[in-house]
Amino acid sequence: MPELADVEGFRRTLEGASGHRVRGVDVKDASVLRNVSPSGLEKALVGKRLRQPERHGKWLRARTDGPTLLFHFGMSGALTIESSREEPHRHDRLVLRLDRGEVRYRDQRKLQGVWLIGDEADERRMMRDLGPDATHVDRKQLQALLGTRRASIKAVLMDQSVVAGLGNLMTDEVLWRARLHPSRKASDLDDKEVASLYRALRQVLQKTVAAGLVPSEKGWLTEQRDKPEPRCPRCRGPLQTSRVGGRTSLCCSRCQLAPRA
DNA sequence: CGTGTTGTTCAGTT
DNA sequence: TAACTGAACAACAC
Repeated sequence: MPELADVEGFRRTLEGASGHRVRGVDVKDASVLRNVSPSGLEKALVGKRLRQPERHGKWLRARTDGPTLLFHFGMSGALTIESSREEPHRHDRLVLRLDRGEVRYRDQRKLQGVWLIGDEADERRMMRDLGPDATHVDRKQLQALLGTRRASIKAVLMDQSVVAGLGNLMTDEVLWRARLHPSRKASDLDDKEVASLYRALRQVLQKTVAAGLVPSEKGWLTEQRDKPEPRCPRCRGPLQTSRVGGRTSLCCSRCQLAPRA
């Protein structure tokens, strides 16, 4: 689930607990802790007050008046704040007990995890290979970013070192709206196509960030994704499934013209 | 028992 | 060198 929009949703959830103090740390599955032991995490966080959390791409930084906790959600992670009376979830891996309620980091597949950031240098090291957050990229920047890349436009948009935050679903959605085939070479796009891509990117970001998730709703590609015979919400033509940039891509062969082979 | 999954990393290749 | 590609990772659901 987690792409930029989803992580933004988690950030807002956590923001709701800003100012609250961490009263206890329950490590339910130590394998999600990537650079700290359960007792080390407890020592670092108990008694600390949560501050405004920040998001960059798909990373979430939980600031405190002490150290910062860095979350990544892989393909199946989530963050909730619930009452301690709520039934624990089977895949809860880490719980921060607060004055009221608790933060629950949940992840079925554990492809990523949680890091404790000691200092600024630590943090820079962790984030060093990330491009600008997708919400902060302007059209000129996007054009410059794409101009030198010979990989497919889809692979380039999903490359976190180029632009941070876009995953498989958001990228397919953007390309579909811009009527660009995912296999097109990034550097082959002309000015008009980049402008169209940028417009679609802004639209998708605006809508998904506002929702705090990638919606599966009418008029979106996401809504068609799991159907046995997905159809283009625009022209009603059949949608095609292919493999681009190592991932399953959905696109409309009528609206999104394939590159000449 | 295969196949597939919204992400990242790493080894190997262009 | 840098950019690029595909397999591997974990834990399921179907």
